[in-house]
Amino acid sequence: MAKDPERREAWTREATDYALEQGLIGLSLRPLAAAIGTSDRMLLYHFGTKDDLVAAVLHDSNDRAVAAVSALDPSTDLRAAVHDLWSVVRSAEFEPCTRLYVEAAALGLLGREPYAGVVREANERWLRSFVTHLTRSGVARPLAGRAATIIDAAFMGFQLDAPPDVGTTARKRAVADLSDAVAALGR
Amino acid sequence: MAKDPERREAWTREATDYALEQGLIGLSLRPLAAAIGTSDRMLLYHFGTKDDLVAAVLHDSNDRAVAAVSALDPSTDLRAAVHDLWSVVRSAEFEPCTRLYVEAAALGLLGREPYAGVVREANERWLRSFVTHLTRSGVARPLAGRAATIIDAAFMGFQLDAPPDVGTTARKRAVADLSDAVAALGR
DNA sequence: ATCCAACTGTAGCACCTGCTACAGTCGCCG
DNA sequence: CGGCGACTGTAGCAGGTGCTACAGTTGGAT
Repeated sequence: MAKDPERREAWTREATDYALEQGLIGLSLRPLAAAIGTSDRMLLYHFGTKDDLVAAVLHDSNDRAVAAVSALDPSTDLRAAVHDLWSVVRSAEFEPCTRLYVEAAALGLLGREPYAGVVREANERWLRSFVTHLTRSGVARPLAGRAATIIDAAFMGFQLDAPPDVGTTARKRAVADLSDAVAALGR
Repeated sequence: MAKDPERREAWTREATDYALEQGLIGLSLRPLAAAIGTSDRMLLYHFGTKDDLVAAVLHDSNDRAVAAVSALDPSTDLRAAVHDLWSVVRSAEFEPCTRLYVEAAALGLLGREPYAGVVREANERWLRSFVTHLTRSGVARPLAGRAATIIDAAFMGFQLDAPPDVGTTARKRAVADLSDAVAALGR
């Protein structure tokens, strides 16, 4: 199935870039292929199936987002960690990654594959990166897991409810409230 | 455009039922029409456009969810309110409504109409119903708004990340943690 | 009875979807 | 050289999409 690994990887990256700006839900092979300078015929030959392509794209997008969180310097405390994590999630570079994740999760809501499976895996890795950042920031182990769950869920909700509002004062207060609320879990 | 109001309303309800179980993203007119005993031709005649039909369906679904929240007895305090609201959101009857909302929100993420507009309106009404329930439960006004924002966002995240897990102990602990965290906002 | 407007069934349009059959072309190994 | 396997362009298939043109068929007001 993997005929030419490096070409496949290059196409995966380009397809991910395309999906990040065009969206996943309406994605179809011919426009994607044209955008990255090939044909649907070639994509199917090298990926086997559209579903396999999509799975690769989601994995790649997830890799980027997780890497961004991993690259974060430790935060001073739990409250600061919420803000730092949010600054990654809402950043122009990585916001499309979480947007793509949301689209995939919506597609997987009814259990449709490959979305449901890939999304579950992506969420696990994403959550783990949150936990890792929290522990690196001095948050005790059991608390870190519980806080990460709340933080992740709230971030997804923020993303879902008002995507164009990123950066408004209302959103900033919501994040500040979230950090206050989560910090209270430690007591 | 609204030729026969009552038939249109009846079809809207039936279409909503259909969308609630079949999903919104892949929705197409012919299967829907067949399921409710008519034809795509008729749907288009009475609704004008698929987008108008979808908007009506989303509005109806939102009505049902908001009505369910409004029908709630006041909770004893903020923490209890989180649990009571969650019991509505996750209930077998209304969980599909929030699922549908999530699908619409995902479709609207890139600003595509009618989804983006309808979703914004639905979110406002939904949030307002949360605030109303919180104030009826004795939560002071400014706090109620801020808490509702966090609660709504977290609920959406829960829905998004692991739909089949509804009812598991992990999810219950997450909701309990959320109620603890939000309750701390009052101090 | 007439006429008009509201309604509806049939058939089809133009377009798009993932995917594939066929016919090559290319480079490497013998 | 022959041949073989990996690769790729062309064309097309079968099915689906929202939507519409056309030809009725009602039912009620005149």
